[in-house]
Amino acid sequence: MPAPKRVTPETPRPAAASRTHPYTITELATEFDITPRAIRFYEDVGLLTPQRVGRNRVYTLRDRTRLKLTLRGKRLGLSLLEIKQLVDLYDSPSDTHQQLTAFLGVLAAHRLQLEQQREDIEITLAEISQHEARCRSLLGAAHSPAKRKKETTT
Amino acid sequence: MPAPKRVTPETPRPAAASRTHPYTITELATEFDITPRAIRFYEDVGLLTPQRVGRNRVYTLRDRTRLKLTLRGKRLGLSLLEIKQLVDLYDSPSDTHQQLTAFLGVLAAHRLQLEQQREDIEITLAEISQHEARCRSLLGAAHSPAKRKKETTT
DNA sequence: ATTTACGTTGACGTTAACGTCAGTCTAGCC
DNA sequence: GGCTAGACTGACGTTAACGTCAACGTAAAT
Repeated sequence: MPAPKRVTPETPRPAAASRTHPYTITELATEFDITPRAIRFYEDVGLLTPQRVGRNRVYTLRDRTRLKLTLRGKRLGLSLLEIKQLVDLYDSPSDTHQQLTAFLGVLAAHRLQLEQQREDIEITLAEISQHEARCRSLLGAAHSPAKRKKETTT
Repeated sequence: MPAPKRVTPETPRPAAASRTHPYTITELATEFDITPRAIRFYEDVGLLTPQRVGRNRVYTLRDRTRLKLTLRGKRLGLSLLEIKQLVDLYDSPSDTHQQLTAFLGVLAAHRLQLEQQREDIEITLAEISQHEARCRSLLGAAHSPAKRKKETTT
């Protein structure tokens, strides 16, 4: 037995969120199930700004949070640019009246989009339920020759 | 949903959904506020299969419905390929036991993803509310010394 | 008969979000 | 001192989803 490869060996998961010391790139990558390349790319677009120790990147808790927000944004279908604008807005506190009202505007717009999405989701979930019900009734009535007609889905 | 946009201003909007005769490509385009190019592209990937009258495309109510589903899918961040698979699945009724259970599997997966998204949305909406509240309190207390402290968003 | 308006088919361009090498560096082990 | 594991920097490739011409057809209006 030459060398015990301890490359990615189940590090006992120390409740990653509560850790105090920084993260390496592969730690974050494996935790969120993405590639280091993706993380570096997020840095390129300005979503992350890790420190350096020598050549190596070192990620703080703040970076980890922003990464988490980024992935949540992606699940909602936002582009990295949109995500950056939002995240930047969120953690750079505005103070002038100008900035605050502008901020409120952006928030309102974002809220609208999210509510639209939520509506889309509810509708789709309802449709799924219908399909499931139909499927199950078809499966249940296995011997009765069930003929199904087309339906117009609005 | 309010009025449409003004791509080509005219056409008194005859309750587009309830029309019996087919649609032209620009009619659909202006109704859904997209370009004809996009619609043709959706045809390329198999989402729409309009009839032809001479060289021209003619869209039926079914095409319009599929287009609507497509755009809803896009708002939810799905790729055109995913959308096609779902839509195709939906309106091609399976009948064998095999197909039905497979269909149920796909539906379950889709449901899971939608519920994840819904959760993401709820969380984000809550965060937005917090930001809004903070903004408004800052705007209200214009003369009191504005103190801002950083918060760690998990 | 010509203009106008809308429609069609290529075909190439573009942007986003990474994937995929290739070559290099470097700290830690044996 | 050599080896390896993990990290790094380019730099080019790729896929999706259209945008953007260009050149052409055709029915209706002038």
